[in-house]
Amino acid sequence: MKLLHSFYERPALNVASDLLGKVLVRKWRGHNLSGIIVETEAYCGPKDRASHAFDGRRTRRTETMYGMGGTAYVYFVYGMYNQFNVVTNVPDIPHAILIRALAPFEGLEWMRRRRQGQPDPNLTNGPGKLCIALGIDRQLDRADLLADRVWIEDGERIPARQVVSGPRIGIDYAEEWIDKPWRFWLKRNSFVSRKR
DNA sequence: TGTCCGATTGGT
DNA sequence: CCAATCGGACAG
Repeated sequence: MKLLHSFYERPALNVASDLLGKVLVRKWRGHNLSGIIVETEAYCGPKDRASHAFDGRRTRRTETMYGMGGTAYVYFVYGMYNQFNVVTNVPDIPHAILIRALAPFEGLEWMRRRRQGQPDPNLTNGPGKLCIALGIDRQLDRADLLADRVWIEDGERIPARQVVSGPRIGIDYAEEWIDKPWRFWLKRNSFVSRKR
């Protein structure tokens, strides 16, 4: 069953760990491509230097984050990769969660094809890679996660002892926010993007 | 309009 | 360690 808007309408820090074990589903050419979420990062609004919405920045790109909790925020970086995020909290509070890694679930053959020859362990073990595997790009920016292009479903319950946290990746510019332990992952899961 | 740089990845 | 590669953000 799809997660409801009420699930998303909370601070990103709370939602980020709750997303572990849930299933991200992309409807692509009539097939379901999906994976179990095993790694996330919370981006916590205007005070968070690592966030695109730091200091209240509100531009064409970041406007998505000011929308309703339960919409997709998809942006393009490094000239070649898309990043899939979930908007959380209520309108005008720009919280978001970056989905960093999945364990492939449905549509494995399509994912292999989309990732052209990459070994299975590398299909979805990074935020750029999972977007390629699932066919996620900026056309999905602002997509409603209760509609039928992309959504998140309930998965198996994850015991709290399996959840680990640590600093976020790739935000060396974020000064005192660099060390906040706002990255969450499943202990010993082989699809997590980096060891630690 | 010009410049700088990135919530990454894959290869050296 | 480093290049790829181009859109976003911001200065002028």
